[in-house]
Amino acid sequence: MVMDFSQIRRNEHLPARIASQIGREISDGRITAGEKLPTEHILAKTFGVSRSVVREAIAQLRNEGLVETRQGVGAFATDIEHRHSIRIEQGNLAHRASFQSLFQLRLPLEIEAAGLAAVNHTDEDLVRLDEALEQMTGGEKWTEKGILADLAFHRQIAASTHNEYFLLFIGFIAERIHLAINTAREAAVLTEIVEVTIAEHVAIRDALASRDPVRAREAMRHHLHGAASRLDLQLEVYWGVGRGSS
Amino acid sequence: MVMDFSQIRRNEHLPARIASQIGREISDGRITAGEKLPTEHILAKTFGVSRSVVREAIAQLRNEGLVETRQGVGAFATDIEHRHSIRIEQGNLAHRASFQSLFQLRLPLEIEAAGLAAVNHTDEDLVRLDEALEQMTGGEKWTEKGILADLAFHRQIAASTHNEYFLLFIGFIAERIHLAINTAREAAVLTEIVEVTIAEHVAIRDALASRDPVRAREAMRHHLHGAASRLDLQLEVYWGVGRGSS
DNA sequence: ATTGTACGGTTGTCTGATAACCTTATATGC
DNA sequence: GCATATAAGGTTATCAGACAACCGTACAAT
Repeated sequence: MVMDFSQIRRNEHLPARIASQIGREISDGRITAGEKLPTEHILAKTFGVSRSVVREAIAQLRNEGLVETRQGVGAFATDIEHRHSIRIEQGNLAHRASFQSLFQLRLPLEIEAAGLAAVNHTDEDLVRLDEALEQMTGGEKWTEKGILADLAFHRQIAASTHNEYFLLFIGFIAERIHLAINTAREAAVLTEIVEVTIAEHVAIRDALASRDPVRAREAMRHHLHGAASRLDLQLEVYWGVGRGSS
Repeated sequence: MVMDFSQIRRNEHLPARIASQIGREISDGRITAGEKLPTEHILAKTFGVSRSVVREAIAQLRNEGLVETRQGVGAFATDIEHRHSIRIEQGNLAHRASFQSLFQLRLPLEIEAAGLAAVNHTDEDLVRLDEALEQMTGGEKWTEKGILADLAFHRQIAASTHNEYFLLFIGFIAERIHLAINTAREAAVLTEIVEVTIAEHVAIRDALASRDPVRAREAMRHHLHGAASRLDLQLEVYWGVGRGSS
């Protein structure tokens, strides 16, 4: 029997709070692109903290690409298109619409990756793929470990493209999606359909091994659409018949 | 007083270099996941900088999700798959192979986006698309402004999907690619083929307006492959004939 | 065995100072 | 008059040292 003290609001990292506050000023347009921010001294006075905290906050914004600093001049808000990092707040994915959108983005990426992997994979890639499959089939079926194995499977396919960016982006997106599913904990119904999932994975693996990109793409598409419907997602669908993207 | 040049060369942004150095220690596995980093004092001594710089470096790693810090305890390396932001160093794209890889990632994303935009765009989206087109055709042909208009065109297509993540990712990738092209400055030859590019853009726009996702996908694919060959890129190609991804 | 407490270590924040750098204005030389 | 050199002031970058907040552990007290 545990009391729920989860609503206690911990003191949460001063610089982060100030950074998000300044960031909101920029996002909401109260500070337009190219405009100079107040000096660190003034910001420190304004927020009632020391300059160190302000500096750390600005450093965070700089890392996210929202501002640029020039020594001896000041800090400037940059254009949104200018930022050199992508970040997704996990909280956003709690909304179903946002979750669907990310899943829809995942579709073309993974399908294309399957096609590329069919062409580019090495024998070693296949071995690793089989290892991930084994971890799913053997032992605990859909525990934490099974989910990790599922993630590893998709990551390994991305890696088999031998295109660093496919691995980077797919790994990132798949991780976010799996995390969102995990926190939502609708996993209760998932235990019974794990067999289907495994079968679909095997189909993808076999298509890869045969070095048939069309079959690999089709298998991945089938798998993802199956996963989507299992999650009760309604994805944009059009019944076009087009060639593969390459 | 001791002269000591064996430490860190201070040409540009000290914390960033130290952050990447520590980050490499983690990525290369010299510091395994969950392991505790040296204390800030020790790190400061090790790198020959002040604690402020080390703190800023660790703050950066924390933003990238590579480490977690607990007050009174220390900083700990986290799992790689745990990071909640994607970043691409612009320097990487100077290598042709890396540039090609990113362009290849762009293909399925933009093609899918064209198909979705054909279905989901509003009248207002079309107006904005035409504005971007006008900026390309009118006035200066392939100056800085023309390139920006090209970027705006592709961003507007992504926006027309009304899927926030397509806009986020495509905008990010297209920006990186355009920046890399810009710095490479092979733009000399581009002036003469701008007419072709504009024609391809118009074709995409018309396909969108007709709300025909298949035609839109095909037009985008044709455009991107044309752009790739103009940049002398050799993309992975397989002649599969598959259905659209949705 | 549980609770209370003191202690050392670590990160978080503050304060003040110095160095490096940029912009602008002024002075200087031609 | 004009271009260049120099000085001045402001801003960020870095440094140094201190204290506060917090954690884990060891040990004493009950």
